[in-house]
Amino acid sequence: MTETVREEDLCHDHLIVDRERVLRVARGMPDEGNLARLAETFKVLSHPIRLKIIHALSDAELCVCDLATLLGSTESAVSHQLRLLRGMRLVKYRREGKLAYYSLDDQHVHQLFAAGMEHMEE
Amino acid sequence: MTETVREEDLCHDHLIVDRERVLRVARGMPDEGNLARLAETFKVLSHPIRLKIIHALSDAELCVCDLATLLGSTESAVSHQLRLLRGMRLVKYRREGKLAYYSLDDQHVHQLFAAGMEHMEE
DNA sequence: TTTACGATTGAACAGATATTCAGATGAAAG
DNA sequence: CTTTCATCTGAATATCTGTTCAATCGTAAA
Repeated sequence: MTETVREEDLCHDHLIVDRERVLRVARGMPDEGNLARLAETFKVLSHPIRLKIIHALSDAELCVCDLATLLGSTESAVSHQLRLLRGMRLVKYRREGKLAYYSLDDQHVHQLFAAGMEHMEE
Repeated sequence: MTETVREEDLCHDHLIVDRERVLRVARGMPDEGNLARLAETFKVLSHPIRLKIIHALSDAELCVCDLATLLGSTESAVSHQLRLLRGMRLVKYRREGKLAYYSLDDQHVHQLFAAGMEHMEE
């Protein structure tokens, strides 16, 4: 395990200071596809309104109208976000007359939410 | 626990279909400040390049140059992201001559990364 | 002190994202 | 059928984000 900087390796234009270390880290790196999907998942949780939607729906099934009230937002804005979440199969809904009742369709996202919340309290 | 829709409550203009349920969910909702900070935390993990940086630095201390090589990106782009991470006190660095060696300064973010990765494999 | 070079920075640009608004859809009630 | 109302949708707008480029900084070597 060489810790020294080897001067014969120039660092410019994507050459390497410590080739061993770079190669070792590169071997442990998850593949591009998984990283992209993981980033997508975290992106869902990267906006307060979606965070609230995930949390609310993990607690109760709610119509768009009540969700909007709860989140202090408009029905349109909420509906746009729900469409996004629907597209990622994270929420599902059922129609009851004029109302659309949404609920969580993926417990993983809420588990990540909960994990993040725990880390928050430290 | 009333599950019925009460028609006397109109849903328009932020009125409520099921007031009980909305109030209950509202009580369990984390406060605005915590949600905003949590969203910020997840936002860090919402881009592949930052995901890679977090993962790489959890494994080894690396200079900007080698990070750029590893991530297949430019030193400038990486440096911009590192500044962001530095601002959030998620990474730290030490200077050694011309080189700046970065390492993780917050294990929480990497734990969330790992948690997300686990959920990915299902 | 010059020169070289890794790292940082700010400005500019392109692309993504969130909200608003107006209009459409579809179901229930009159 | 017509009206009402919850929801959905697309377009427009404003904002945010990430990358690139050129210039600069700071350190070490010549």
